[in-house]
Amino acid sequence: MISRKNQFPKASRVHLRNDISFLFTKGKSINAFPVKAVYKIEPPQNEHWLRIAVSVPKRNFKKAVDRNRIKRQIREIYRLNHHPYSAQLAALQKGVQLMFIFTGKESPEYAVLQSKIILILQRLLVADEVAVN
RNA sequence: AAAGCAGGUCGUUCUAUCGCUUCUCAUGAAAAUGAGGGGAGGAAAGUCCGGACAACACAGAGCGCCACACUUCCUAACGGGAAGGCUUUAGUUAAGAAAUUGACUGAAGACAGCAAGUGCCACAGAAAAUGAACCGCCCCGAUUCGUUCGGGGUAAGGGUGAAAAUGUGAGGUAAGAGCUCACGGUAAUGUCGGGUGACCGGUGUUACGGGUAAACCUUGUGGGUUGAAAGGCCAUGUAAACGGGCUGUUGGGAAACCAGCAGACAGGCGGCUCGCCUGGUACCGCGGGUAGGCCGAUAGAGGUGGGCAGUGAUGUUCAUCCCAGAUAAAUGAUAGAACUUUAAACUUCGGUUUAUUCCGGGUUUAUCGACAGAAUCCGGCUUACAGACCUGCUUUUAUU
RNA sequence: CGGGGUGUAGCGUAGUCCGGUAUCGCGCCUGCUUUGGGAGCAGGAGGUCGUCAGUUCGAAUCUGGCCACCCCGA
Repeated sequence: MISRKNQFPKASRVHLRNDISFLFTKGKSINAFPVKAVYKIEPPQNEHWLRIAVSVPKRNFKKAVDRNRIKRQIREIYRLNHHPYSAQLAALQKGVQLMFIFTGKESPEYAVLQSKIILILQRLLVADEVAVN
């Protein structure tokens, strides 16, 4: 099984331009400062139940080094913690596109960021089950 | 040894676990899995210059516009670099009555032309450039005669200003003045010698005309425009592009037809003019762009180490190496060591002192590790940067 | 990745081309007026002209380097 290992290949990322603009225009959002998430339900893409993207606005972080660092941290936290949630989505046979947007203005602590990402994933599942009804 | 200045090099390392990306090989129908190799910088940054590359006529003319500006050299090219020249300037010193000139050690220079034309130079001042008369000085005349007024001469002195009409000394004069002379300064020009050249040295003649060209401008040189979102290809499905077809005319032909040329005006075309190229409508055939994928796109004005040429930038030659290629965008996360910075405590360590006084070493604990992330690729420039090391010069201290 | 623009008093602006005095409105302060406030009238304060250099006698203005902000092109 792919999901038993902590892998994060390109197929489980949102990378098409149209998908991303569609997320911004039609997606629903979950807010957990300093991270905001935009998501959309989609048909499952062969065993990649959750597909994500990460964004850090240039307006708040002028230096590319800082932006890259935050994006790497978010991806790392997602890689290590997403399994229980994607397993539940697999049980429901539902696919989800998800985009994390960092809205804070200062570089975050790793532990704080981790708790917020997990919170968003938990809330996503609840909202997703509502959407099923 | 310490401090300062200039130049150069480096700019954390290792281990474990879990990941990302790319290449090669193996297995596999494929998805994928396994093994092995590679994976940010000196500035990758700012986007300030110059090229390569691509399309448009593989790019044309003139004007306009823009950039550059001592010389020679380097280079693919440059607004970059090297060597040199000149000017300005700081300090020391020598000559001279002085102006000024020379020598040594540094520093700076967007360094063609204001002696081609035009413009501008506030306030102050008489006057800011067609050569100037406020005070003062001198001469003449008048007079109310120890005064005042008028006419004229005068740029030596005063005062103003950022800047006042070539500086110093002497002669000369009613008083003065390059009016004359001597020595200087600057500029133009002739000539001799040196240098590839900028320029330098000698010598003759003439002139003395303030500053400003990062004011308009003049002279010389260079620049076609647009940028990888350039440009090319693929699959899906289709245009105003392309071909046939239109009109006029010329040639051949009896004709059908064949071949050539042209078409008002419009468009390509960008600031203008010329020039070049393309085009009637309908219809038929053939066939776009966008979103997606691939190429462009990673072996190069390449790196490393020597030899040779050159004062140097650099060139040349030999050996050797292959060293990122992502695309909502990889190069990371966690833990533990080491190294490094700073501080504190301890120390039966070494030297030193009146003194656990100071210096050095060792151990432990805490702490610091900068600036910053490739996006077509190179050469520069500019800016940011904790700290470490090397070389040269200067100063101070110690020793011999 | 490429291109363009702006920065002047607490706020919004003029002046920049063609160098010499920094302007206007709102706001602020003081006084008058009013029983008091508002409005009105009179007077006043407040400026590293984003920043660092250069050219010039003199720079908001000209030239160059940085900084910040905004906009455009798929």
